[in-house]
Amino acid sequence: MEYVTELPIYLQVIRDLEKKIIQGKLKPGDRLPSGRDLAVQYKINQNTAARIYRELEDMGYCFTRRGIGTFLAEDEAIFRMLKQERAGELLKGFMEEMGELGFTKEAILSLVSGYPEKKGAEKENHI
Amino acid sequence: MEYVTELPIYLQVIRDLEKKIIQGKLKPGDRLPSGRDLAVQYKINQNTAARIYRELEDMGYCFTRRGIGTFLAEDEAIFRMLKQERAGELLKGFMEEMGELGFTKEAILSLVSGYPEKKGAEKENHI
Amino acid sequence: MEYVTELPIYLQVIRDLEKKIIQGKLKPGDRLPSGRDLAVQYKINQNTAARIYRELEDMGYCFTRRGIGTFLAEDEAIFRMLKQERAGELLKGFMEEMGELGFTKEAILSLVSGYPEKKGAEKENHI
Amino acid sequence: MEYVTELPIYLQVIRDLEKKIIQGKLKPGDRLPSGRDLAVQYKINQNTAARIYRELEDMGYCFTRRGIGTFLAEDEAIFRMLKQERAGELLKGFMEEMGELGFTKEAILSLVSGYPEKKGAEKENHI
DNA sequence: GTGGTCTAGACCACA
DNA sequence: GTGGTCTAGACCACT
Repeated sequence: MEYVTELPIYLQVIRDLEKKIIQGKLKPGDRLPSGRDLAVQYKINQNTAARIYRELEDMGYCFTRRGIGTFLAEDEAIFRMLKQERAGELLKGFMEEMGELGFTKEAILSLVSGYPEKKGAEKENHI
Repeated sequence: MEYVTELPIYLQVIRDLEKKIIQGKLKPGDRLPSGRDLAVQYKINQNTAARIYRELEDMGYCFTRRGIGTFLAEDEAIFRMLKQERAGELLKGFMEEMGELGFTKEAILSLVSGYPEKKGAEKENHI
Repeated sequence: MEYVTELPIYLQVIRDLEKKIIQGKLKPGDRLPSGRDLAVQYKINQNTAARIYRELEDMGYCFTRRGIGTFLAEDEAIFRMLKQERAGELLKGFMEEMGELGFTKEAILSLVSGYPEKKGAEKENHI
Repeated sequence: MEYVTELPIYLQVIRDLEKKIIQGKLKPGDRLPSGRDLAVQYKINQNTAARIYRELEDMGYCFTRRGIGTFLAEDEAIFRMLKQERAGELLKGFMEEMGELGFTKEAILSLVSGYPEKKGAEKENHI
């Protein structure tokens, strides 16, 4: 067995920002909070905030203008990919763990189809 | 956002033992490894091993006979419940996270039904 | 006119390491100094050393094994590319500046061909 | 390794003025901009501008007439020397760095001769 | 104000 | 020992 270790904070924040992008709370071209603001929002250090934006930039999700700010990339396509990736990871993890518990695909389908629909879903603008 | 913190080791081991029960690798009435052996298997401290059996006992999953050993409960019903609980947790987590990503139940059903069936599943004796 | 600004230390060190690779002082698969050692050698902070290795890793020039060390990539091809890139930059910079001074290609060729050959070149094992 | 430090601004401006002289944009005997104008053009402090002219004067490249202005020296010979010096520095730096990368003089000649000729060179009146 | 770099020092996980 | 993360605080360049 492998012990699960804690995800580094900077990755957790990245995950959270990615989710906001997918949910449409952050849109292509939007200005992201300044490093200082991000540090305050997430109660992290400014250096950690800087690393987060550096990593996001390396992934092509945002770009930076010195003295101005950091902005989400304009290309919506890469955010659609992001959504597919996240969904794929969730699906794979779920199917494998259910399989380990002895559930067949049919059984899983049955469980999913019996799961209560999220009612009164807050209207959001997902990508 | 809430930061995810590491699960304590004793809980991770309990999860693993529960999975083995559900998978039928451990059967009702089976003798569990001694505290000393469990500590070795999972590379944990003997005190942690003792705590694990104490917790499992509190949940009614096993009982201890001094000088003899620790044994899985005979009542298969509570292990079936266990399976349902674990499956329920997985299902809930999956559906909620997919929902947050903007997937409807129909979309999820479609993804699940398109997921490749685990072929050549090792023959196991799940409860 | 644009004022030339100081290259960040971490980039200067990266340049130096790249040069050592091209010169064959560091070979594919070699273990690089530990972060602590690099910090001492270059009189920089450990965090800066870590960043240097992180950047080199992002560029595919090395890989890291936690608790073990950082190693140069095995693929010699990417180091050959590195040499070509560095040479291309130098060439471009030189030709353009000479051009700005009013030298034609013929004049430059004449100057280069009149430049004294490096005598007694220390035998090195360049890629 | 030695860390490269930023060139002082006044030296950078001097380099730029020298380049303009070599390029013939400034000719022997020409009146140079007033200290005030130079400060504006290069976005520098007037004191820095004054220092620049003082240094240029020390090198014999210009002379100052109180109340009239600063003028480039009449003697074209010293500007020819300037051009040779600059070219020599560039050449030396280039040859040495290419040598460090493992390029022989032949290889360098081949690269230089393969470098695309600057086409449609703006007609300039280099010394 | 913005982002970018650097340091000093701490703690953790892995081996 | 190794690398990985995080913090606190500083200074710089750009606008």
